[in-house]
Amino acid sequence: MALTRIYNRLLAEYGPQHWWPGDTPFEVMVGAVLTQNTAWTNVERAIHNLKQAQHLDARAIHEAPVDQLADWLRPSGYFNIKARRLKNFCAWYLASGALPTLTAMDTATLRGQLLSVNGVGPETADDILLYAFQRPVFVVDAYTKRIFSRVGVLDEALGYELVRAYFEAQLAQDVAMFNEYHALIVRHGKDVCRPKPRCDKCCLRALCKNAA
DNA sequence: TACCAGGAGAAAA
DNA sequence: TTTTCTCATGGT
Repeated sequence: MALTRIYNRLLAEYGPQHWWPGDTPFEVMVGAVLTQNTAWTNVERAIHNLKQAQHLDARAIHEAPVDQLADWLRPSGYFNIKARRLKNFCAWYLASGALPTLTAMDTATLRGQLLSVNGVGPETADDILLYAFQRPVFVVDAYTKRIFSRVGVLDEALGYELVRAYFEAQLAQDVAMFNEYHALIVRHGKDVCRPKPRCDKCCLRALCKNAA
């Protein structure tokens, strides 16, 4: 089947990606908010600033002045908005009982809770579910839509939930595989399946209508 | 120089 | 309801 064949080909091409980069579940959650429409290298700088300031902590972020937080987040871009979003997230996280309570929730409930936070949309929620809570949720991003529309699997204009439902229906509910698949999609998107594609270097060119 | 990046929410139509 | 606009630093 197409999705499994593409997964195997990407894995053979790039190898395991070892996602998500982050030492703790909370760091994964912070990274998921900060990486919205932003290169990961810039997110790393912002997380480094939080660590240097000893503020990579939900209560510390919750209690920090928003202007100070924005200054630490500056390298990740959109720093004023992200400072507010991260404070919103931490307020929810603390009020919800943090990891022990959240870990005990079923996936649908936890996803609904995450989506109720201003600043957490579907992709950020699913990043957190998959990479911080190890739930079998397929993360859809701009690369997913670009790559799989170019190989003729789906329409790039489809909405987030339709694409997610399609992948989850076609693939086994395997957390480790979902983890690796999304990471490989991002790797492939950054390497070759760019807005201006590098089809001569693409390991999927035999399947891709765009490379003909 | 112009484009792009591991989106989301508010405003406008 | 759907589309458009805004947010912003840093690498290529």
